[in-house]
Amino acid sequence: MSEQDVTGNNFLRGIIRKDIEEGRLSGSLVTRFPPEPNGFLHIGHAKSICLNFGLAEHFGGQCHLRFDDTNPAKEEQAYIDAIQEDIQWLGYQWAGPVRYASDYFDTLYDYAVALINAGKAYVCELSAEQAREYRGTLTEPGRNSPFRERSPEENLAEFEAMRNGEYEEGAKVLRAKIDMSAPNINLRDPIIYRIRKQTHHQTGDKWCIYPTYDFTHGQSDAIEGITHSICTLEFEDHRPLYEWFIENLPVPAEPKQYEFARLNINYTVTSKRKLKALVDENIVAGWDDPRMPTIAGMRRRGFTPAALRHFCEMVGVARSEGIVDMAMLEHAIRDDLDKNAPRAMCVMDPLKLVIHNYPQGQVEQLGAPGHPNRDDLGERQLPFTREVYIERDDFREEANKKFKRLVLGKKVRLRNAYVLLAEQVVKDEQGNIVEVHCSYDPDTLGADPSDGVKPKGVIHWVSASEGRRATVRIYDRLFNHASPDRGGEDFLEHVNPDSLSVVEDCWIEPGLANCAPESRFQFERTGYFVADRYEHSAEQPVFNRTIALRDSWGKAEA
RNA sequence: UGGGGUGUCGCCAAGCGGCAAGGCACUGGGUUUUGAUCUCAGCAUUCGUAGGUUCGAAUCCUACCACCCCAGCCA
Repeated sequence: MSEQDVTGNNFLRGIIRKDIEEGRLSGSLVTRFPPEPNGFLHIGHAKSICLNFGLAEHFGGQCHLRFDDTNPAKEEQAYIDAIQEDIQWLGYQWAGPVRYASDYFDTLYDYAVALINAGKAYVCELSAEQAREYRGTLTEPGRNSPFRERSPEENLAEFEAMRNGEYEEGAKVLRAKIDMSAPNINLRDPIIYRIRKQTHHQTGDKWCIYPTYDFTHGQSDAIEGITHSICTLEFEDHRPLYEWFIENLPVPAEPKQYEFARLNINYTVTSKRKLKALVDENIVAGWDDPRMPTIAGMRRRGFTPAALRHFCEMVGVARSEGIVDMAMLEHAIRDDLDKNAPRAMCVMDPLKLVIHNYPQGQVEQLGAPGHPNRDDLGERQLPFTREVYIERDDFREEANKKFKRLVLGKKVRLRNAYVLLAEQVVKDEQGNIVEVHCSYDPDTLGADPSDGVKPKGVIHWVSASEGRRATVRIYDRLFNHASPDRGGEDFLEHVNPDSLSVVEDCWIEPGLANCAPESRFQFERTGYFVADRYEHSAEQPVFNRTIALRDSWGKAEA
């Protein structure tokens, strides 16, 4: 077992290992990832994807992609397309074709008929409201429906009439006949087919009755030969029902359901309903807005598939519910990008430096490493000129010795370039610093000053004449509350009003403008950035900040 | 007051009767042309609580407490 296997170990691997050892697995392991196409996939789904595909990979089995499309009212083809793209972007490929629960509607219908013939299902005409009443409560048993004892013949005719569109939506349903006094409410004659006069994105108008999740999921698993059907904890109460159908229907296999705790992360929400609300209320620009915890959003934000996979591994798989610290996700992406992102320089709040002893008009190409400790990332050329921009925040007229940047009368090193001495400050009538006049030491390229005094600080810069303009979008957490969806309050009240700030007048080193969309960089001393997937161009460069660099100084200052 | 779950460091999470892994966060030292990275060190005498069994318990038993899920013709 490799080291990665050890960290990726979890109770499900233990169960499967045991199933293999004790001969319960006739063939190989088959899992499935079963999204409903009613929204984009989010980080919580990423955990499930990594788990299901990861398990299959680990045990040499396979993982299917099956859309759980039993509710045409909420589903769309656009989501189906986006979901497939997300899974593949994460680095996984499902075995065989894309599958749909709707592929099995005919079989499911036959199963329903079989249940009716066995006297284990009946058509019920109770209204939704009546059905709720008859169901009882958590503490009181339910009562039998007055339609419970219809004959199989009558039920068959009724069910067929339902299928033929002879009844209105809600008029009748097909129910499994189990036990109205079961302490588990899911067993109180659950509804297994309902009338929905809706066009389905896969089956068109072939059906006007659709099976419910409970009647669909386990049977679909059985049809596909899924061996381990892994879902989240809230389906635990459905397991007895899942098993009941498997036992009472002529299914070709006996899959087993296992549950794990879903992923929660603080300062965000992981619920399709809430994410959809953010989109519908125009709080974000869409499902793939870089602030969204969707896979597409994180991709646009600059996350890498590897970071997401590593994060899922770090978080682990267990049955106890918790809330993972956003810092863990941030660590995962910083860790990847630090190792792999080429370095570059970008000044976001420019202050002009005039180096009076540097020749006017001269442009000198300085070589700089693409990465401080990865020669394979090559070298880039930085044009150096008499006037350069630095961050306004990197200059002070006076400061204590803890300030390791440019101070009037003191020296600082320009990253990958020369050591500079700040000699004079030029201000406007309001007293704002307009520019700083400096002198440079020509002997300090790749060398310490001859006086042996090494400058304390190193700051980034961009040539004023050779640099390029760029737009940078700074993203912050979408919510300013650790648990935005806790309590009765409306989670939208906790949206961070400053989650996005657009900085138009940034200066980037010239070579950066030509990068391809989705190229990732570390802007030195600042953070990790990605060229926007859709809006970046060489003419108008646009970068999204994925995540800031860790900043112990900023922390100490605050 | 029904049923199903879960409780191990600030946050995840191993552990399955023999003397509490790891990661994140945090704190302190070192290296550094990124206040980054890297690196070294520190960080649960204690495992929801209370009893009990045992030479020995986070691991077994009992009771209690807390939190989560279930009353969609959603998944």
